[in-house]
Amino acid sequence: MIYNTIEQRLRVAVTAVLPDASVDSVLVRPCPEAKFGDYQANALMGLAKERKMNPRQLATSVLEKLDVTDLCDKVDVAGPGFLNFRVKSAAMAAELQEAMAGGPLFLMKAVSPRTVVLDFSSPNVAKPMHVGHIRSTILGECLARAQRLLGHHAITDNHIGDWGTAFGKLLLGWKREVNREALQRDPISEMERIYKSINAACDADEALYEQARLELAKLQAGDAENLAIWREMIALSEVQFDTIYKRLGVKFDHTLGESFYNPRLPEVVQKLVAAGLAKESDGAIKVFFDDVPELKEHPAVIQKSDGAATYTTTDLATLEYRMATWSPDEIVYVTDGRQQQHFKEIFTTFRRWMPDAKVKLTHVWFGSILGEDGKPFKTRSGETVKLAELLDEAEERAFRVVSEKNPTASEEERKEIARIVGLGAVKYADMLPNRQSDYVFSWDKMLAFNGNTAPYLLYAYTRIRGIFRKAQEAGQTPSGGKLALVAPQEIALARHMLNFGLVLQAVVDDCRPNYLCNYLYELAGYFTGFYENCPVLKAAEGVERETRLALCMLTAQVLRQGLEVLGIETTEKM
RNA sequence: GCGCUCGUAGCUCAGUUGGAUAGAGCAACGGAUUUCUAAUCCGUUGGUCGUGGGUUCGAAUCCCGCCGGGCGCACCA
Repeated sequence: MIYNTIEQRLRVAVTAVLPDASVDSVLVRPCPEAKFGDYQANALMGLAKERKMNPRQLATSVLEKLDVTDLCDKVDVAGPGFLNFRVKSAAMAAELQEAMAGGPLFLMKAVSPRTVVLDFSSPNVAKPMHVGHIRSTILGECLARAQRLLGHHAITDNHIGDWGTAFGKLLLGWKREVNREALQRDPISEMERIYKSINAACDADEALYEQARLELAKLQAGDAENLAIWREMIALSEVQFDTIYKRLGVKFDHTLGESFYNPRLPEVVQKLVAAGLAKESDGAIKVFFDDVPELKEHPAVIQKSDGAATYTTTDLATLEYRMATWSPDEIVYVTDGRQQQHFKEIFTTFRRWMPDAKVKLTHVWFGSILGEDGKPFKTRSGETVKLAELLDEAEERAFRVVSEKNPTASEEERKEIARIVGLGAVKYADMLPNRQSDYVFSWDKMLAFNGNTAPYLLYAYTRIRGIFRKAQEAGQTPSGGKLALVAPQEIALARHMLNFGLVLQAVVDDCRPNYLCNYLYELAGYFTGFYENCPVLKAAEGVERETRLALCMLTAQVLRQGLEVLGIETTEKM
């Protein structure tokens, strides 16, 4: 480990005077209130409990031996046994100076990088992407970006739904009623129309349903005509996926859909049976979970009585493939919370199947998006909201606001600002709530300039950039000279910036981008306090101006970097 | 019925996993502008953290009961 942040150096210092404590067990974190100090070690409480010591006494004895005079003005024992560190402003200034000189932006790159596979988005072929895909897509992309920024190896894999029983109906419907003109004009809508039509027809007519099953069987047996139609449906869908991902700034390293694993499924079933993990029951093959209370009543079917596999089988095959191909340290699945039970089954089965595998399996689940009425988010006519249309509306609404606030800018410029603000607003609104809670989708809230929103943060960024445009005109650019933090607003801003890496680490550890959202909002708040009280170009000169220019520059960098992790672009002007 | 999950200010929500006096935004009211971009800022009002017990130095957070939402319980994915 390389300890290059203040908080890390404090951890090392405290650990050094604690016999047989590891650095990992001594957490130092930002103080809850600035008036107490800058950093706080409160893990001593836990250690005291383990050792049956009085926590205040332990803290006092640590303090007696502790040598942090190079970093701190003073260290206090407070409350029931916290150690509060007041960091020297010179030590903070030194950190800023290092970052100004091109050092890492208040974060540590991982010394031993982990390989993390992220499975997210997973849209279905022949169907439009809708709001239901946005959280998975945006959360997954953000987690991948955060992992990479911290130096880890993130592998993104889009497990698209390109196989399964729906294709029997789709093939039958396609053969009966495909409209080539409509298909050319808007392939997704035409395929959606076909599916809805044939689905209704199958519900009404048992014989048709049987025909659909035959079409599926033919596809699975490798029938040339059905394969060709199936491939065409995939190709048409991929055009849609690519368009949306490009708009959202999302990239996948791999797109290995369900069909990719199809040839492996019989073998997976065989292996599970051979290992004694699955057994025949009512003509099907199932995995039982008698020792897992919440799964006891629900064995997982891995082969239906008609011989076909299920998505449980596919997911197990996928897991096996990912282990063999990438040997990841962790696999993260980003899906709706309604699939919790499914993933519990998958993970439980996998652990029995490969008990020696050290991989961490994480189901990162999220809640639903609700309309203003508190019910699942739908259009006025009750349809699911299509993602492409949602993004269009975001840009249109942002364009109206940009045009109102900034009527003199060219239409082209306003369009570009509206694109960044509109898409940013949607993404930010999606990542701001705790992912496990449902949230109410509100255009007015996400596009507001007050409060914790993307437009607010983007505006804060443009204000800083405005200072630099002025500074450049006046020939006042940062020279890399010595810095000194004096005003309380300068110190508060600097202190908060130093915590950027800690927050990113928390985002990665808990898979919660909302920590980063709140951090950036607070950063903007501290910057505002600084901006209102500390003139940069007007009154300041010498070291004072140099320091303030550096604070502006670094705040802008952290804001831009943080927004980039969230998948949000920045703009120079609004 | 079983399981998962949630209940925090009038509204929408944070609360980094057990830490100090529970925080924002909106709404309401009162202020600040010939600006470093007012798409801004400052202030005031507002809470028995659903409820009753328990665990301990310490609970919104952990455990148990109850009340009330949401979701899941297919040989669909």
